[in-house]
Formats: sequence, structure tokens, C-alpha cells
Amino acid sequence: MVSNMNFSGQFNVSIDLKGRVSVPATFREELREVYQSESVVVTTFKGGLVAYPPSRWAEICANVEALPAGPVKEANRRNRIAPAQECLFNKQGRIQVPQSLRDYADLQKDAVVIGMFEKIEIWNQQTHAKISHESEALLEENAQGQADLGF
Amino acid sequence: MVSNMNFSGQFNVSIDLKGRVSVPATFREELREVYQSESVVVTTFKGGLVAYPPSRWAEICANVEALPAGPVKEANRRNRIAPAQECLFNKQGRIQVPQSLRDYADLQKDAVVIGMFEKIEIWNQQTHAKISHESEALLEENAQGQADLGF
DNA sequence: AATCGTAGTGTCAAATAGTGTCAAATGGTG
DNA sequence: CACCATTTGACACTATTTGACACTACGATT
Repeated sequence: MVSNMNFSGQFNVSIDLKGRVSVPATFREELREVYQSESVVVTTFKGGLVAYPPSRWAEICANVEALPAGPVKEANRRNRIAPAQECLFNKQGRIQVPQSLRDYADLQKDAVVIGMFEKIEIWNQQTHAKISHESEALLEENAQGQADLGF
Repeated sequence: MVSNMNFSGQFNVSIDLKGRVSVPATFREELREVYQSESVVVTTFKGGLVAYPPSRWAEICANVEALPAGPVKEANRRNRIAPAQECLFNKQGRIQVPQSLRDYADLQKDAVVIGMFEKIEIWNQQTHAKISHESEALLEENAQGQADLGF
């Protein structure tokens, strides 16, 4: 296994009638084994949601608190820290995502769960398709850059 | 064999009921002997998939992480790094390609596997026929260029 | 305080997806 | 043609994901 890939891979998952999101087994395993955690802290991010291992979340909170008082610190507290909620896995590996967060990310039936290094993103499927498509256009505009990176 | 050609050659392979792709023996041998690897990291690329030896993948990741923060770095992370998954060979030399990647490249039954120096491309057969045909047209448009190259 | 409705929890079991392996088919090589 | 390595299809098995439903907690309404 490539070291330090942390969370990676992309998965289409479904959300049940009551708003529970299935988290892929591989992420749960990584959480258990690397982060010793049976839960995840979920918050808002750019129109979607992100889930962090609790230990990672604590670091993020500390970083925000270390900011000098001012509107940036306030905004981080209001829009990232405040909406965050810890979610436990149930026996089937699903987490109950609170309604306010589901509303924010427009989660209903089909979602995409994506490993992103030390965090896990959760998107509405259409929203994700849109941003991914935009990213692809950007990459295609600059083929030389892609080649330089080794792709 | 011309030395240092790394992966080369083009192969029609089939994909089994469960989405496993046969990787030609010659590529597996190259991976084992040159890259000391029994796996490959697969990700999306221009409508098809690419597979890299894990050591090569680590370099690419490092290159992306070294980019200045900005939309290009973001796009690379989102569309190249995040969807990537490591795939191990089974006893028959097949790799299980995750569903999201199969969906992206529209892989069902027949695929084309192509050696490209340090990477291996995997295409839907029709998709590949189409881009190959377009490339051929481009070359024919420029016969002088072909001659200059020594072809 | 009793009733109702809504949201969330726990759990089961069906459906789906992935793994391991065997053996037949294929294709290249001498 | 005969041999050998490789590829392929198939099947049984295991793991994971999903839909469903009964149940609980809680807040609002009367």
C-alpha cells in the first residue's frame, strides 16, 4: 500500500429515508486503525460536507482559536466550527447526518463520498458532477502542466 | 527489446463479470522486475484510466502537492489524486477496478490496455477506437511532420 | 397532561459487489 | 502440430451496502 494515501477513492453511496449516509468500509477501517476512532466530525464546506477524524478536528479547532481576534476568526467559528457535529457509525457503517447539514449540502438520495488525504468529502451527486466537470475543463486547458506533473 | 521502453504494446483484454481487468503478463513482469511492485495505482485520465507503478504515483502526488495553492492544484487533487485507488494483482493477473473508475471510463466487457512508457492506459474499446482514429487523421494531415520525425 | 406528528435509532434481511479459485479456451512458439 | 504460458469465463463464497420497518425520543398543540 502506498504510504500516507490516507483516505482515497471515490464512492457513490445512498442515503436512507432518515438521512443516514453509508460510509465505505475502507474509510471506516482507516478511521479505526489509523485514527482509533468510531466517529467522524462533519461540517459544511464549499457547498458540500467534510468529515474529519476527531483527532484531526481538534487540531483544526485549535488552529482557529489561535487566530487573532477579528472577522476571519469569527467567520471560521460561525461557518465551520459551529455547524460541526460528531457522527457515530452504526452497525451497518452509516452515519446520521444532522438535518441542517443535509440541507446545506442538499443531500437527499444519492451522494458521493470522496477520500481527500486527511478528510472525507460528502457531496450531492449532481453538485459533485458539476464541480468535477469544471475541474476537468481546467486541467484540459493546460495539457502541458499535466505532463509536467508526470500524469 | 529496445531498452528502457518501459511499458509498451497494445492489448485487447476482457473484463470479467465483477469488473476485473486482465493486465498483460509483460506489464506484470515489468512491474515486478523494474518497479518491485505487485500492484498499480489507477486513476482517471481524459475519459479513460491510467495505472502507475506505486513508486511513480508517489512522485506524481509529491509534484501536485508542491504546486502553489490555487484552482489548478485543487483540480488535480479532485480529479486525479482523489479518485485514485491502489489495485493488487490476483493469481490470474487481474486487477479489481473500483466501480467509480469503471463508470468514469465506461468499462464493461472489452477494454484496451496500452503501455505508455511509465504508465499503462486502460480504455473502453470503442472510446479508444475513436480517439485513435482522430489521432490518425491528425497525422495524415501533416505528412511532412511524419517524414521529419523519421517515420 | 394527553395526543399527535416528526425526526432519529436499532436492527433485520435482501440485494449487490467483491474475492478466491478452478478449469477450459486461447494464442504464441518451437 | 504439440506444447506451454496466459487469458478468460464461471462459480461458490464472503463482505458490504441498502431498503425497510418497528420502535423511541421529543416538541408542539390542544
